[in-house]
Amino acid sequence: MRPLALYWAIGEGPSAATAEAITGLKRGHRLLPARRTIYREGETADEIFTLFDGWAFRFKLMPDGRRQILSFLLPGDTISLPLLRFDRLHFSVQALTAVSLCVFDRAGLADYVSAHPTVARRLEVFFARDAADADERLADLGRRTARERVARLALQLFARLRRRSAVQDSSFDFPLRQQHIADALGLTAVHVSRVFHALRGEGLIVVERNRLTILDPRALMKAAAMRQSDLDSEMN
Amino acid sequence: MRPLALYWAIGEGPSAATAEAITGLKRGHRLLPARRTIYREGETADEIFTLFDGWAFRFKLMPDGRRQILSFLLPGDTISLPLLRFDRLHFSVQALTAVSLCVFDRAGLADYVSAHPTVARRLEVFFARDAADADERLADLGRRTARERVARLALQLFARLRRRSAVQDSSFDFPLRQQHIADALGLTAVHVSRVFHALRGEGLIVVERNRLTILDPRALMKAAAMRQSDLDSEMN
DNA sequence: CGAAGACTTGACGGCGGTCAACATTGGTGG
DNA sequence: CCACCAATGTTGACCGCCGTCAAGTCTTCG
Repeated sequence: MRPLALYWAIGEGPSAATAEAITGLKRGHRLLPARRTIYREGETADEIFTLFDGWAFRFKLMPDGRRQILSFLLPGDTISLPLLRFDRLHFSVQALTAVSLCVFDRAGLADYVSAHPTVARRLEVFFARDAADADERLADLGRRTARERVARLALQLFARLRRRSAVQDSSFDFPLRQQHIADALGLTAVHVSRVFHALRGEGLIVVERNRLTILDPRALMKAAAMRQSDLDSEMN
Repeated sequence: MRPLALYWAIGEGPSAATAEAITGLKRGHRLLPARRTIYREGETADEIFTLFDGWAFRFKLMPDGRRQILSFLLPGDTISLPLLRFDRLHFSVQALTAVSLCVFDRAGLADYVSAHPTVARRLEVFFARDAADADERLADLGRRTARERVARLALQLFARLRRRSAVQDSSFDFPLRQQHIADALGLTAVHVSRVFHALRGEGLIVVERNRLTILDPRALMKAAAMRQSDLDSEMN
């Protein structure tokens, strides 16, 4: 179920006609190496990207250098879709691994959406879901311990990758450095290391050679204070 | 500039026709006392509310009782607009003061929006802005100190209330209890008390008798690590 | 006026941050 | 293919911001 271009944002079952039309709007692919900045906060752009392959992340930088990672982007995720409605975005995006992007013409996509109310409505739902996701994370950062946050991140990535068939035997490629995890969860890299050490010591998860393995899903979900239904609602 | 009903969400300058049509969709007003639950997470509802007068807040409750306040709602804000697109919301809403709500028929509003692409597009922008706001707060909770968070909250409320002409002489009605501030900022009420004590000692702000006064805006913005442009972009 | 809620203040503790040294990994070029 | 160097991760010592607990004061409002 490798997602083609915008399907993820447009929703589950676009009609064949819609799919074809959107593919037609695609200007092409673009390959970028790891660590490359894909979009810089405040920039204008006449292209809109989606992530075809590889990992990336959205983040905000503060003047003094502090960084907050807002979300991790996986294959099929949109990267700069809000550019459809705004001239500038309030976050930056960076490639985590080497990535392949789908490139769309901003104006062309906007025209297409304007002309197709069904698609526009899906966009609306998409943005609303984005806000709901952010609210979920707010509760994580405001009211959860470091241990819960790390456990939850692992389970959320697991769930999202599983939908992309990128999980084998409860393990998956994991290109995040501990600094990324720290910046996403409001911690320091040193403390992330300690939490992983503890989780590993209890036999819950292992990270080695850029691969994360969930050894004891049941116990991990308990550490994350998550129920199955919480996991299932990780739709994206 | 008391906002009528949905104008806030629909945007700055709806046409007279639009305004009239939306007013026509309003089923009526509803008065609720302080502390009353307006919407409970996961409920279905055939009514959609906006806040006409008073303060409220959106929040999530965790099974063990921890609470995260997602945002404070001021007159003119929408309360449960995402119900247009979802059957259930992922947060609850509670009145902070006595409130007056505008009540809309969910299906009627949905029909109207479907029939008016211009309005639909404004909704889309509205949801996207919501997500951007949440991202902003993520950076607050993840990467700012308690002092910065409190200073920012004061300034953000100041800016939002000023647009509603609810500020006189740098002071405004302030019905929040310290527990609310704590639950919004990921702190404890005790620590919020200490931060206020410090800020007052430095002559930055005073809170007394349900009124907050900004004594030294310049210094407060410095404590908040905010620039004027940051404040201005508090659009809502 | 009484009671419940809200705020303040102090003592103490712990989660997580800081600093630093060292180990390990991985990328790069010779 | 190996050697080197930079990036990343680990570990320990120590610290401080903020949480917890509790007692006491102040507000608010019936």
